[in-house]
Amino acid sequence: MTSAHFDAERFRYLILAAQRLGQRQMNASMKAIGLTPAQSEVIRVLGQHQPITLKDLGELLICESGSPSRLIDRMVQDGLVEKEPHPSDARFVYLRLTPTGTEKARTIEEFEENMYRDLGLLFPNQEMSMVSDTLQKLLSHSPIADTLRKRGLLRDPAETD
Amino acid sequence: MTSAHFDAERFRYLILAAQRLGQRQMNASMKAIGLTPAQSEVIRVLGQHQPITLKDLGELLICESGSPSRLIDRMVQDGLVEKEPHPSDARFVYLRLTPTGTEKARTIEEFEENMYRDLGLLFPNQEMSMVSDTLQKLLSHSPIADTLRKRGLLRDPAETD
DNA sequence: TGAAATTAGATGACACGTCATTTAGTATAG
DNA sequence: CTATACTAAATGACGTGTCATCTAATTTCA
Repeated sequence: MTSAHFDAERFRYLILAAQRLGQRQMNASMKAIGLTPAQSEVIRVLGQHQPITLKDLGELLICESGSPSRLIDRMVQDGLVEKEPHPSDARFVYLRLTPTGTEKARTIEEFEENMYRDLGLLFPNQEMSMVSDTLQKLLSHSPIADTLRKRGLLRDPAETD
Repeated sequence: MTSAHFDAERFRYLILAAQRLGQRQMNASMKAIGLTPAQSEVIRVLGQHQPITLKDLGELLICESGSPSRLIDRMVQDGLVEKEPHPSDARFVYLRLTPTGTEKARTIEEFEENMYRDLGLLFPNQEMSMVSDTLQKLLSHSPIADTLRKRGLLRDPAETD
C-alpha cells in the first residue's frame, strides 16, 4: 500500500468518523429538547427563511438531498411546522414555524452557540479554518456547494474554483 | 456572530457535507456491484479479519456503532457472509465471507484503489494529511478512536493526546 | 451448587436518507 | 383550446443507524 493510498483511506474514514461522532452527540443533545438533528437543522433554517417552499427548503439543507417531504410531515404532526397553500399556484406549499417551533429555534440557537464555543476551544482557530478550506475545495464542484453557499457557509466565494 | 462562531459552524457543516457527498458517490459505485457502502465496509474488514465474531466486527466498523446484527443478517441472506457457531461458547457467532463475498472483496479493493488514487490527485498529499491530523486530534478522546486505531487508520498513535 | 451478574447477539421502535416513480397542478406550443 | 411538457410535492421501496430492551449462554461467587 502506497503512502498516498494510506493518506486517502485515512482521510476518508476520518471524515466518516467525525460525522458519526458529531451526529451521535447531536442525537443526544437534541433528544433532550425532543428533536432529531435533521429536525433541528430544519428549524434553524426555517427560522431564517420564513415562509419558504418545500423545494427551496430542500436546497438549503445539508442533511438531506432530495425534497424533505417526510421530514416535514413528521414536524407538522409534531406541531413544529405549519403548511400553507400558495395563493396562486397550488403546486407549492409554504412552510412556517409554529409558536412551538419558534420556541425550539431559540433553544437550539443557544445550544449551538455553546457547542461552537466549545469546539473553538479545541483548536487554534486557524487550524479549523485550514481544514474547512480544504473541505471547501473538495466540495466546490459538487451540487452540495450550492447549498453551502446559500447557507453562507463558504469562505471566499470567488475562489470556489 | 463572532468569527469563531462562523468558523465552527462552517467546519461542522463541511464535515457533514463531505460525508454526505462521499456516501452518495459510494452508494452509486457500490450499487453497480450490488452492494451498499456499509456492506462493502463489512466485506473489506471481513476479508482481513476472518473469522471474527459479530462483536469484534462491530468494533472494527466505522460506519456503525453497535453490533451489526441486522447488517450481517441481510448479508447472510444475500449469500455474502456465513455464520458459524463458536465451538465452545454458544453466545458467539463466527463470520466468514462466502466465495461470492470473497469475489466482491476483490472488486471493492480495485474500486477503492482507483478512488484513493483519484482523491490523491485533488490535493497536495500533505494537505490531506494535515486535515486528517486535525480530525484525528478531534476524535482522539472519543470511543471511535479505538476503532480507528484497530483499523490502522491513525498516524502516530503515540500522539493521540 | 445454585442464584446473581455478565456477556453476545437478537429484536423492537423510530427516524432518517436515497433513488425512483407517481400524482396533480401549471405553463407552453401547436 | 387542447395535447404535451414541465414542475412541486407525495409516495414507494429499501437499507441503514441509533438507542433501548430482551433472550440465552456463561461466568462468578456466596
